[in-house]
Amino acid sequence: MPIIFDMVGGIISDATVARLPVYLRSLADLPAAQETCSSDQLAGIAGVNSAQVRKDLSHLGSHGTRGVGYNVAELKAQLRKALGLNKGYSVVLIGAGNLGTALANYGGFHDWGFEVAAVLDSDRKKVGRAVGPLKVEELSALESAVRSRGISIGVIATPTEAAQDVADRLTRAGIRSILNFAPAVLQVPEGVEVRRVDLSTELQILTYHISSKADASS
Amino acid sequence: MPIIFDMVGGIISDATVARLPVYLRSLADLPAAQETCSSDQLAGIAGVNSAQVRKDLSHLGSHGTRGVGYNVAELKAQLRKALGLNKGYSVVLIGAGNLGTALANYGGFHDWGFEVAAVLDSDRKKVGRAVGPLKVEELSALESAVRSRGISIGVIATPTEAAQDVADRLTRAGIRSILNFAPAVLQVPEGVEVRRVDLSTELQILTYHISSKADASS
DNA sequence: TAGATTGTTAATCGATTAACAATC
DNA sequence: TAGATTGTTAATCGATTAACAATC
Repeated sequence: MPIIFDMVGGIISDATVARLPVYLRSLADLPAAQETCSSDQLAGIAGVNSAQVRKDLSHLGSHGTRGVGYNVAELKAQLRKALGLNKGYSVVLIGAGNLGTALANYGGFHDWGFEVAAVLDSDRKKVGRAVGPLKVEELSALESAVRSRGISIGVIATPTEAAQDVADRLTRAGIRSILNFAPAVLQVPEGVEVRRVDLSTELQILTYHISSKADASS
Repeated sequence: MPIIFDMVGGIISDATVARLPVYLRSLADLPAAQETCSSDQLAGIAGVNSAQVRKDLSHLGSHGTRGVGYNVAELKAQLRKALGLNKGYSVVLIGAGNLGTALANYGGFHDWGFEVAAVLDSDRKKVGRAVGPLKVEELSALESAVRSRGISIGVIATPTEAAQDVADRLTRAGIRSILNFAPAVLQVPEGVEVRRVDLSTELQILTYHISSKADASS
C-alpha cells in the first residue's frame, strides 16, 4: 500500500486521496454566490460523513474557520494544489478505437490541465487519421514521444490482448502513471501506479446487487 | 453501507464484491490447459493477497480442494453466478456524444450478457442517428423504453449539467442501478445504486501521486 | 505417506465516525 | 454573548492478513 507523506509530515491514505477530487467536484455544485461552506454541506453533496470531510481536509493543512466553515475559493485552491493540478500534464493515449477517440476528444481533460500530446495505435490503418488536433501515430513512436514531449501519464485504450505489451512499453519509456481502460489486470514494476477503469467490472458490480436483491426478496 | 446477504447467510462486503470481477477476469489470463488454480496463483494475477482470495471465494460457497486448488471452470461458473451474470441485462444509454457512442459500440458489453437496448439523447440533432444497430431516440422516450424493453440499468454519458436530471428521470422510471460517466456527484433516493466512473477523478488521483513523489524527492 | 493448499480463526491494521473542547 | 462549526481525539467498526489445523 503506497503511503505518501503530506505537507504536515503525516500521511494521506489512498481512500482520502480518492475523495479529494470528489470534494473539488462537489464545490462546483455550490451556488456561485456562496463564499463559505461547512463540512456538513460539503458532506451532503459529496455523499460522505461530515467528520470525514473535516478529517480529510485537515490533511491538506487546510484552515477552515470555526463557527463559519471553509472559504470556498481557498478550499478549491488548496485541493487543486494538493492534487498537483497547478502543473500541466501531458498524456499519451494508446489505442485510437472508439473509446480512445472519445477520450482524446473529451473536453474535461483540459479543464484540469491535462493535454493529450500523442495518440498512438499499432494498427497501420489508423495511423495518420485525425483525432481532434492530433494525428494518430505508430505505436513505435511511443518512447520518443514520451521523452520529447514531456509526457508523464499513459492512457491505455487498446483491446485487452494488447494492454500488457503497451504497459511494458510505457514503463520502459519511463512512465510511472497509467490509466488503464482495457479489461486487463496489468503487471507492472514496483513504483508504477496503475488505475484500472473497467466498464464490465462496474456493470458486474451493479448486477451483483441486482441479482442479490432479487434473491433476497424471493 | 449496503450489506447484502450471501448464499450462506453471511454478508459480502462491497470490497469483496468489487474484487469478484477482477478474479473472473484474472482467470481468463491462465493458460487454457490449466484446469486447477491455487489461491496463490490467482492472487498473483489479480494483485491481491492470497488469504484474501480464499476469504473472498469462501463467500461464494465455492469449494476448492485442499492440496489442489480451485477448479478453474467451476470457479468461473461460480463467480458468474454470484455476480448475477447468468441472466441478461438490458441497458439504456443516455447521451450519444463521443463517449456514449463509444460505449454503445463497445463489444465487451455483450461478452457478459449486457445489451444496449436504447440510446437516448436530448439533442434533437442527434435523434435518428445510427449508433451500432440502434437509432438514437428522444430523451422523452426514456420511461416507455425502460418499461417496454425490460431495462434494468441506466448508463449516463451526458455532459455534467444534464446528469442529475437524467438520474432523476431514470429513478422515476424505476431504474435502481446507474453507471454514471458524467463528472457529477448524483443525488439519488435510497435503494438506488450509483457507480461513478470519472476520467478526471482518476487522472487527479494519478497526479496527486506524481506531485507528492516530486515533493518528497526535492 | 509427504507435500500442498484450502478454509477459517484470531490478530493486526487501518478507516470511519461520534463526540466534544476549542474558538470564530 | 450565544450559536455555529472546526479540528482532533478516542471509540468503533470493518477489512486485511498471518498462521495453522484440516484434509486432499
